[in-house]
Amino acid sequence: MSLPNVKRPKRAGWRRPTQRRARQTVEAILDAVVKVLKRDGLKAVTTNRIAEAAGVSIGSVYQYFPDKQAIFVALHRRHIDDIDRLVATTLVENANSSLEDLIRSMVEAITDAHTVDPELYHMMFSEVPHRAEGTKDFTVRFRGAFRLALAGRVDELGKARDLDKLVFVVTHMVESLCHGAALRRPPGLSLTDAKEEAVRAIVAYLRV
Amino acid sequence: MSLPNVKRPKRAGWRRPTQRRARQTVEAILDAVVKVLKRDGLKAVTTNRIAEAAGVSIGSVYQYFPDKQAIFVALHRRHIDDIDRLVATTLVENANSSLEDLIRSMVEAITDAHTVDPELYHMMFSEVPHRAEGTKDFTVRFRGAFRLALAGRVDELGKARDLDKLVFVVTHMVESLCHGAALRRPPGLSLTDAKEEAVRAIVAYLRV
Amino acid sequence: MSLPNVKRPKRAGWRRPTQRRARQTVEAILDAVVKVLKRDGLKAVTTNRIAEAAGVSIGSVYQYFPDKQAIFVALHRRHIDDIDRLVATTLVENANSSLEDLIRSMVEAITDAHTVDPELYHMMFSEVPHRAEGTKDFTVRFRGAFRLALAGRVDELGKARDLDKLVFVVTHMVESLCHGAALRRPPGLSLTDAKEEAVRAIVAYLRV
Amino acid sequence: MSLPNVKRPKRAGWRRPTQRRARQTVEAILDAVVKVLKRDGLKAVTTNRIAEAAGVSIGSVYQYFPDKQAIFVALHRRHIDDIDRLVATTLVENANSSLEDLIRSMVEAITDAHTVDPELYHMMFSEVPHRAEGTKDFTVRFRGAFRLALAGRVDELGKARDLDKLVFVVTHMVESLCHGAALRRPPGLSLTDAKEEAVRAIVAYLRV
DNA sequence: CATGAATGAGTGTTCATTCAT
DNA sequence: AATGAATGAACACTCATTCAT
Repeated sequence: MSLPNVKRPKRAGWRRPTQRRARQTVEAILDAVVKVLKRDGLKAVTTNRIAEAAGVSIGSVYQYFPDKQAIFVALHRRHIDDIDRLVATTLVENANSSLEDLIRSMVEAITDAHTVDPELYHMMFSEVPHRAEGTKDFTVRFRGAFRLALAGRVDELGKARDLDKLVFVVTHMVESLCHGAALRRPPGLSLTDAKEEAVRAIVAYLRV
Repeated sequence: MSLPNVKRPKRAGWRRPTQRRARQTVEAILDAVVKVLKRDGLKAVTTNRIAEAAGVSIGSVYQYFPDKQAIFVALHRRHIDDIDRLVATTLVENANSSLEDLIRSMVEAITDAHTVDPELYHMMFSEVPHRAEGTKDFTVRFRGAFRLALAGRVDELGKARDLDKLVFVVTHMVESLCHGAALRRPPGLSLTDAKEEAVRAIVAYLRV
Repeated sequence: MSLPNVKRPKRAGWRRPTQRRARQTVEAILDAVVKVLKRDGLKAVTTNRIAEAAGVSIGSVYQYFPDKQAIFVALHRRHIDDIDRLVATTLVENANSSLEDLIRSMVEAITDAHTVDPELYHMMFSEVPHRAEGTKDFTVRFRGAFRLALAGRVDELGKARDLDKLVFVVTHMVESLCHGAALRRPPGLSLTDAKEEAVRAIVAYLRV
Repeated sequence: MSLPNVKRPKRAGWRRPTQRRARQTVEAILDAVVKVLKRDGLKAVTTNRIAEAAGVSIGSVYQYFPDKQAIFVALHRRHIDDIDRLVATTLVENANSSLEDLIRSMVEAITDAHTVDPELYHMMFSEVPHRAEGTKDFTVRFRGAFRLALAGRVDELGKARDLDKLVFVVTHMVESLCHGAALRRPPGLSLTDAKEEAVRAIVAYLRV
């Protein structure tokens, strides 16, 4: 249920069975939320239904989460961690790429990640409170990643540009256009074209 | 509770008291939603609370709305109509302006509209299902407005551009950057600078 | 369900239907608690069961009581008010009686009041928090009643007695012996004999 | 957690470690109930909380008690055994005392025993069903003790008295007045005075 | 024997909705 | 039309109890 193209490294180290089991249960619960959500819609996502879909008792759910809200927050964190890892990976893998290639890789990766599960993301944003812990951190890290990427490519940017402004605009463009390409494309515009146009727009802005 | 800088024309013509009264009640209910939402948060927005805050009985609420969802949809529509009007007005007022001036006016208007009530808009968008009727219409009209604006300024655009792609990217940029400038500015970036940078980015893209 | 030998005066005055109805519902709920308790035991006294037994919906129960605890408190108050009235009435009715006759009337009245419903009183004392508002007041009023009764009969009391001590002991004796006569009589001791012996004990103490 | 002034004799004899351990665990559990009760109130007394406070696993609790109720019954029994011992000891120690001195010793002992832990005793009596096995035995033994004491002092009693009635009234007076002196004294009445007045009342009754 | 994760029936409570007045 | 008391399905959550390890 997590992003398919995100490598979630399995620790080689040994874990006490209890902890492994616990981790499995938590994952099962988070997966169950997505499962129920997609199968029966947001209103059907009740704690008892989650438990049932996860194959555990409702009591067990409350062994791992203090309340319903906490489940959504955890789900949110998992998503954020996925995207985080995606961004970091893309950044590293494109250390020697041109600015355009980096942007293209980034747009491809993020767009594809969101192609999977439209309704899920809507729910997560509607259930998880705004200033939830992990969210702010993510914004900071997201901006940090782009600042890093741009700082190392000053020669490819327009002259005398203010990095703060660049980062502000670029992060919003990436997020919005990837989201749009994946979920809000107008009829008649292919996914491929949408992504390419997004890249073109971002690059154009950076080069001015 | 609607956008302050949007002119909501009052019909001069006469209406049967009943209809005027009905309109007033509907408005009172929608305003009550906003009031409760801002004062006590999303979870406190119950139909009974809405009725109370609107100064009408719960029975009256159901006289005007078939169910709770419908109230949110109406609220959403009201906001959308405001923005719609804003866009149309800006378009008309800048009929003879340069592309850059048009974009600037648009960014200013939309950003300012969202500066008023940050939390409100997020909640509204998260509560009402995205594919709700009114939203789609808005997207269509929003795109239509920009298509119109761009189609009349082909000479200011880059050569051989596909209007569909342009509209797709521009609408997303406007929405995202205005939203970002109003609600998600990083510390150290002023509202003025954010808006100006947004304009620069959009214009840069259009001119490539 | 209230004490049968307590006159609960019906106001002659007019009440708005709403308020009369409300009062009826509240009474029905309190009666329902007693009903369920006696029929199925303490563990069966759930809010839903109370509602069912009262012939109202669970929602209505929560219209009149903020939570389950409040129902027990109200029941407690009702009982206390009954006993209160009982004591006051007995006091007045025996204004001209001898000390012994007054004590006898008091013992009779209170004992008989508790003969009705043993399990009920146990539950009430176990569910309602100790220092609940009305309880303290009752103790004060109970003591006040006896202080009044004794202060007017100093010639029938032992010489140079301290009223505070008399009241302390007498109130405890009355409460305990009436309770005991009604609920904890040893086999072979009739209710009549138990009451008479209680009277003898109390009078003996007062005359020393 | 048991009464401090009650000597709980430690058997000199040898026991298999298992049994000693078992006894210790049972005691730890009962003490844990009291601990949780006093610290967090009746509602917090859950089996898991008891286990935690006792420093044993929930499984172990169920090794020694068939269900939750049984824990309360055992706790009750422990208290009753303490009081029982107290009464017996006082009786023996006052074998040659006058009636008044015996009553005084009894009142002192029982009152002091309850001075320690007001809230505890009330909760215990309200939680455990009144007709629980151990309780009845206690009542029988309590009455037996006083019957014995009074039977040996007929010359100090009023003439032609019925022992059954005497015992009924005296046991209730002792219990109620000791309880009252310890827990429900009115402001302005000292513990010493309350006890002495209780003695005076009981003796007065017995001598009539 | 000890453990404590797992269980799930059952609880108190909420709130969108109805309808007699 | 307007009212608001009444409804009751549905929910989040608890906790006594079990049992595999």
